[in-house]
Order: sequence, then C-alpha cells, then structure tokens
Amino acid sequence: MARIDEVPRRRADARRNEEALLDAAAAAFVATGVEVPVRDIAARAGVGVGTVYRHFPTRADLVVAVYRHQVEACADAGPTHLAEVASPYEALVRWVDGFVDFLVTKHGLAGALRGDGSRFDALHGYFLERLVPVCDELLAAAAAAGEIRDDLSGYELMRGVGGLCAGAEDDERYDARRLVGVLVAGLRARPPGSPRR
Amino acid sequence: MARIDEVPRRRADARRNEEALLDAAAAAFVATGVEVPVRDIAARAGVGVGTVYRHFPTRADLVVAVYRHQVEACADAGPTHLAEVASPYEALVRWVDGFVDFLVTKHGLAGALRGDGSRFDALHGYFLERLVPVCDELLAAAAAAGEIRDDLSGYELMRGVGGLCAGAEDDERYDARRLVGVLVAGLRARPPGSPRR
DNA sequence: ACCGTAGCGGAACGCGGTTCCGCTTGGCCA
DNA sequence: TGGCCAAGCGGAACCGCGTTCCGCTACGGT
Repeated sequence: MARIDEVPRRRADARRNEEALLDAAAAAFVATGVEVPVRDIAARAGVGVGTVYRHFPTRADLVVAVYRHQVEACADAGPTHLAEVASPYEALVRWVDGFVDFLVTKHGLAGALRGDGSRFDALHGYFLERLVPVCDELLAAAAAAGEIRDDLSGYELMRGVGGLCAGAEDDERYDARRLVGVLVAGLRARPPGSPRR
Repeated sequence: MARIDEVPRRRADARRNEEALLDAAAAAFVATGVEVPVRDIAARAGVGVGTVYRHFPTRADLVVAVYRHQVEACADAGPTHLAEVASPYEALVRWVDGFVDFLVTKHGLAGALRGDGSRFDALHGYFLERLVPVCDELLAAAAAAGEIRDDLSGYELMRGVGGLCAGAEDDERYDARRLVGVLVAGLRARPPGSPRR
C-alpha cells in the first residue's frame, strides 16, 4: 500500500536526463522537424547519443513520447464531438480537422503514418493503435445515420488523411486542409455500383 | 544535312553501359522498388558506381530516364480522354485512374511526388512539369462544364493523388484506388461557403 | 602500332541511425 | 564519513547509403 513506485527506482541523474531529452526533443522537433538527427537532440540536451538510446530504444520511441499527450487528446476528442453535435458526419468532420491540425503543425509527422519505410515503426504502430478505433467509431456512426458510404475503414481514412498531409508545410501551392476537405466531402457519395437508396 | 548526330559522338562502351544501366535499373526497380541502392543497380549492370553517376548525375535522373516513356504516355492520355468521352469529368476520372495505375505499379514512385525531402528533386520536377498542365486542362474542362468545383489546381490534385498512393503496395488493409475514388468524388461537392448554384 | 583522352572502377567521404564498451558517479551500507 | 559497485553515461565505432574523386584502361582516330 505504501508502495510509491511499482517500477524499480531509477537514479536521479537518469530521471533528470530523460526529462532533459524530452524537452530537447520537443524543441528540436519544432525547430527542425521530426527528422532532426539524434545527435542534435543529444547535443541540445547536453548528453551523449548513448544516453538517448538507453532511454528511448529508437528515435521513433522518442517521437511517440514527445507527442503522446496530443495523441491522447486527439483520441478523446472523437467521443466528445459525437456527444456534442447532432450529426455524426459533422462530428467526423470536426475530428478530422483536429487531426489535420495536429499533423500539419508538427513538421514531417504525417510522413510517419505511411508504413512505407521501417524507420518509424513504433510511431506508426502507436498512432494507429490509439486513433484507428476512434476513427472507426465516427465512421460507423455516420454510416449508421446514412450520411456517408459504409465501405471505408478508419484505417483507410487515416492513412488517406496522413498521405494528403505528408510534406504539406513549406509548399504554398498546396493546401492540405482543402484536399482533406475534398476527401471528406467525397465520403458522402455512394460507392460505385451500390444500390440507389 | 548528312549530320547523323547533333551530339558529339560517344564511345561504343559508353553507349553500351548506358543501355545496360537502364535495363538493370528497370529490373531492379521492379524487383526492389525505386529505393534500391545505387550500388545494386551498378552491380546488376556489371559496372562501377562511378559509371552510374557519369551517365546519370543523380539517382533521380536515372529514375526519370527509366520511366520517361510511361510519363509521356500518361501526359498524352489526357487530351485523348477529353476527345473520346462527352463528359470532361468522366475524362478526368479515367485519366486519374491511369495515373494511379502507373503510381501503384512501381513501388515507391508515388513517394517521389511529395516534395518533402530533397532526395528526388529531379524526379519531382519532371513529373510535375510534364503532368500538371495536363491535369490542369482536365480540371478546367470539367469546371467549365459545371461538373466540379473550380478552386483546385492540377498541382494540388496530383499532389493529393500521389499522397494517397504513397506506400500503398504491400498493405492489404489499404486500397489506394478506393481512396482516390473518394477524393475524386469529393470534387463534385461545392466548396464550403460558395454560392448555391 | 601509337597515343591522347573519354570513360571506367571502386576506394573514400559525409551523413544518419544504432551499438558497444570503458569510465564515472549516485546511492546504499558500514 | 568513507567505500563499494552496478546503473548510467559519453562518444568512438560500425553499418548502409548517396555521392565524389582520381589513377588506370582501352577506344578509336591517325
């Protein structure tokens, strides 16, 4: 009962370094993007690269740790929207908006949603695991209300949105939000070959 | 008048090597994807890496050379579709279908449409330069016919389609074609806040 | 056959992620 | 308070990749 720590106690410098690393990484991601070299993050935190890797087995784990809060907030927002607005489709639209905000705010984060390389496996996994169920729920609600087609999975929609947002910053000819808007508008159309009502 | 070659004549082995490189690269792209290491291509062709770089200043140039024919065919298909079907929107749909076929057939090619990294500048540039005007023409025709919204550029649509297709192979949970279908269906919706008819 | 140079091969470089290992030092115990 | 020892640290080292460089080879005109 008096157990303060379930986890075996860690040395003070270890906790201090982990904190410093999270701060340094957050700052580096803002300044340079998620692709910033591990060495730079280590330098910002005033530690060696070895220390980075002891605390975070791979750079993707570090990214996950930095953005965990915002991903959780995004996950929680789904049910909230559903409860607040009458139209499930409207709730979906709002949720996707928030998700896009998150993606385009952080340079290069959207690229991680693509499973192409193996460079961001942990990140990819965490994102999907946490957010796909939320997206599924919104889609199912809107489909049940007859507002959208029902043959798209949350995974597909999220992958799609991620793809549309990837590399969207620093390109003034391309407005990711507008394209996502078009995609979401397209959900209302019936799939080709489906019975007409 | 009797000039066979405008370009200064090149040595026989040079021409032979360039040919071998194009063949080797094409084979390697099919087997491994466009991200295949330059060293592998050189080995397949039985030449040194130096030779690769003398013929193609950067790996992106090699990719462009390999796919030039298909890009040209895709560019030509735009006007053809417009001439063949009555509805410009239908022509656009067909053209996008063909473009998607091209992208998903070649592993990783779609990723090059994203301007994110600088790794594929030449490729990116060539693709856009050649195909964006075609896409613009199709969009303009469909917009003029009142079939779609008129606030999207060819560049945006192509970037969007590229994003939706990136990393789509080897993921059975994700159907790039279906997502592109949703996006194109979304074009028919009016932009938010536009006058109702 | 001879020679100048276009062209070649592959070692070497820079960069980024990750691993490894000898040294430092925090924290417990006497 | 001093001493011990492993948790933890730093950064050199390694690997893979794109690209560059340079000494040698051999093509092809004379």
